[in-house]
Amino acid sequence: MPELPEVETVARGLATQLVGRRIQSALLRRDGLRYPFPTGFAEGLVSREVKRITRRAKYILVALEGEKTWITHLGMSGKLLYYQGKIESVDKHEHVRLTLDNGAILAYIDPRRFGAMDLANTADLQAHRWLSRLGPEPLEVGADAVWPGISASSTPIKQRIMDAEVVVGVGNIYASEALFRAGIHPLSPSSSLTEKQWSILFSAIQDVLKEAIISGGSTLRDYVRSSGDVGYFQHRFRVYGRDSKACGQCSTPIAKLTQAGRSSFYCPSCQPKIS
DNA sequence: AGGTGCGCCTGGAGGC
DNA sequence: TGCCTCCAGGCGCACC
Repeated sequence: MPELPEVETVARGLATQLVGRRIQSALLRRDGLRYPFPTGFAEGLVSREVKRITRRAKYILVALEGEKTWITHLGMSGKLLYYQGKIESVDKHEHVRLTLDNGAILAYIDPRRFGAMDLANTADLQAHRWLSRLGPEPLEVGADAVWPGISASSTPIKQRIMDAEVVVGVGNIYASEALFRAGIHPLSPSSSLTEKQWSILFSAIQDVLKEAIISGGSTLRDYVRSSGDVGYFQHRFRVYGRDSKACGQCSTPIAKLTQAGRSSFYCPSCQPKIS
């Protein structure tokens, strides 16, 4: 389940594998993923050289020659796998396959098809419908840049830090982990945090994301890097998926609650409820 | 207008 | 063993 660290890891891997390569062919095995592929998608990729690969929020941006950018979101189970040499059998969930000018293959595999792809003009990228409303990157700004969005809403803080219009890249796992580190209950109204508390929480978000990137992300079920390697940060989870297990700080059993349809994990003792 | 909840998908886990 | 239900969750959208 790719969040910022997983997408960053995939983008970095792809950059070493693809930059300077030319796409020779593009095979689409279906009409689209979460959304239909754009008209002329395959033709727009073919024969272009990959110039650079970056990440914005959870989107992978592949800048191609000819001022086009291939945008990919991995959704929840999407994988971009780079292969040197032949693949004997094709995964039944492989939906897109590119061949490169060095004979390598880049395959997009996504069992749930929550992923998405588009091809946009690089010059118009900021105005793209997927990107135009995104908030700041958590590793590129300070807490003060996000503070207005935190103080202005009474929505529970966990939902607030997962809102991509407030700050991008924080999904369910890292939201729970950061709140634990900051000692803040996930149901606390966003506007109830003091600026000092927000500063502590924002630092925790940054720390968790940075540590996860160093670990190559978290592999639960589906996530792997473009090389096929797994990530290791899941071994460092302090609350996520640890309900009823002892808190590492105080031994109180980790609790689980459903918030906006998603599981939140927290320590009732280290993250006291706001009264 | 801000906040909530559902639907999109499949596979794995757990209950009976 | 097999069938059923639940859960995973990023994101857009319908709805209150």
